[in-house]
Amino acid sequence: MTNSPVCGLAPMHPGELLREDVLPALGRPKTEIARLLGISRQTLYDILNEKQPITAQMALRIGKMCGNGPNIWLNLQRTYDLRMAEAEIGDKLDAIPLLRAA
Amino acid sequence: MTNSPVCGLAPMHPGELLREDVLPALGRPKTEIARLLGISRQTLYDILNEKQPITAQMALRIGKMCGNGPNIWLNLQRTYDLRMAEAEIGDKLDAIPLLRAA
DNA sequence: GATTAGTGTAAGCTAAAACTTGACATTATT
DNA sequence: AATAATGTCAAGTTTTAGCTTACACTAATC
Repeated sequence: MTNSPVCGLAPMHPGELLREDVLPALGRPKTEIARLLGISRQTLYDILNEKQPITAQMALRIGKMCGNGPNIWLNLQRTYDLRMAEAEIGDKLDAIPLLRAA
Repeated sequence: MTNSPVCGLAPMHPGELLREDVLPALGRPKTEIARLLGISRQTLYDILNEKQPITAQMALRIGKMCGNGPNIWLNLQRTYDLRMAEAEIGDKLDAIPLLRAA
């Protein structure tokens, strides 16, 4: 499975994983986490509140700090993005035809 | 393998695949392709010239048109983004410590 | 051979996104 | 009591994704 969300149903924003599981496990003040990640405290909170996405840069940072690399975070973000994009342009998608090679 | 770039070495921008292989195989005028995708002609050219990324929305559109879904395109884009991000903040990454669970 | 359709690029615009700084009130720690 | 952490708000900056319009050129087509 290329893309395995932790829970099979509604795709989780990566901020949720960070907020609910990862940061608690690390047991350090969020202020310190932000400083160590090299990002602003506000940005960290925005991610935790699911208002900002995990970009490639963020994934590298968090992945480094947690030791599991960027991909888990980017996978979560991807399924989340796809879900959102589909909700936004789903109708326009229907209008796009399937083209066969000439 | 979660992320298999078509060529193992330098990661390819998805625009390259589209320009070199996919569009030629379809054998249709680019103007028509853009119209069918529901995007501006300029945006298509920007993607083909590797100046714009494949977003989730774009991946859905192109994936629909080609019949292989969004993931191939997002995979390519991801490896490309990671490569770029690493080049940009690689040094700052070194400063981020690995935190062990408490 | 004139007109229509496609190619490729450039310029400039808009709207949103991805951050930042700074401030504030509240709650823990020490 | 003083210091540090929490959580949120407001406002600013810079970059990005995508658009429109325009131009010069080449290919099809009537």
